[in-house]
Amino acid sequence: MEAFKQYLIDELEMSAADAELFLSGFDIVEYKKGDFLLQEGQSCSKVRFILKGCARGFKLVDGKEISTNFYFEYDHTYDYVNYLQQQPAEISIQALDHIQAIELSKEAIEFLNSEIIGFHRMSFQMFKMNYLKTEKERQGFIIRSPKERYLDLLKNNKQIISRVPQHQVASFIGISAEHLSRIRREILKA
Amino acid sequence: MEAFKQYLIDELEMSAADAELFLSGFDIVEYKKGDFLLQEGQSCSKVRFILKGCARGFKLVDGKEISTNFYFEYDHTYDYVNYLQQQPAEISIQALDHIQAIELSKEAIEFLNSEIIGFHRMSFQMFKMNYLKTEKERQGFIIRSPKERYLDLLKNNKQIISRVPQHQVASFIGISAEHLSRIRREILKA
DNA sequence: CCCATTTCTTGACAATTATCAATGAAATTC
DNA sequence: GAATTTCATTGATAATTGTCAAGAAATGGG
Repeated sequence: MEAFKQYLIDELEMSAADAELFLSGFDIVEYKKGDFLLQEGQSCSKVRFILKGCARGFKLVDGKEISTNFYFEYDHTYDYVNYLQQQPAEISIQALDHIQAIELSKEAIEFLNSEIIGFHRMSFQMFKMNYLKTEKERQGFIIRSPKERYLDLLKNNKQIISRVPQHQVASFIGISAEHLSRIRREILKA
Repeated sequence: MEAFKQYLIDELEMSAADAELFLSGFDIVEYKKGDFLLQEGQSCSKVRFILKGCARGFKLVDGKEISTNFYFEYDHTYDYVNYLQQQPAEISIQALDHIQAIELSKEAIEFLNSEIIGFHRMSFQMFKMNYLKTEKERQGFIIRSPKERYLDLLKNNKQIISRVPQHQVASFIGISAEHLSRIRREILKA
């Protein structure tokens, strides 16, 4: 919790007082490995900040689970796309680990928005960081080969590789599990 | 100009007065087809709203130009990624048409931010729309086949297909020009 | 500690997609 | 409107990547 507060102050540029206010009064919820934080088709009315653990967002396509997102400490785990549009979620989010998280309802968010001067700024900041990440990844699909995308994760997103099962990483970068395995062999040999 | 004002009011939820204020006092700049609005490596200090015409963002990869973005009326043409981070642009932006645009310096933006109550809200709104589009496209690379990505453009982004040379569309969806040509043939036959 | 399950790797083969080269069509420029 | 240049299509071939099936390795639960 203390570490999360520091994150709010350092990365999201909140004041110490605001961060304090933000954290007071929220319950910590827990999820066991395998639990769903959100199911495809549900409407997504809660925002959760992960304090400990990680999760994956995925979608069922032709009977296969395809990972579209991963969430780690301090990330917020919801289907942004549909939360923002208030439509049923297009992805499911499932705990990969035991997860500790802070849970905020939409109402709580609105409340914070009006009570905490810096809150809107924080949302924007968070949003900006997400946007940059997403745009870079999108461009990665256009510009880079699968192998290069994997090497990029290795360099800039080590967490994903060390904490997520490999076949899920594979779908995240848009290739089959077998192909990723071969890419890894190639890298090791070189 | 009038149409752009209406866009600000309807889509970006500005008040009529704010939209008026926003539009007053900005020069319209023009670019000829082929002109660069931004060059890879430059720092990106201006935001431009296109009033008329369209542009493409691209990157040189192994001597080939790969299109990463397209911009049409009311879009803002800059390299978000690097504008937000204040780093040299990673893409070039070139006029595909004759372009009329409104040009805002970073200072002008800051000024508007402080003077116009609704401006920050507008930025956020614009940002949100961009984010949603980007995230959907990113997921498209994970979930959809090239053919499906093309059909998706056809359905939801007709402008790109009707106003942009086909080989540039091809790189945008991550495939070669020849392959796109074959996909089109397939679709026509079916 | 063992069993069951999940995850990772490998091989053989098939499907997809890229590349190269050539041609014709369309658009631009002078 | 002739000449250039850009753009789109096509075929042949090669490279990349996916699929299916099997087995090995790792992991987790009782």
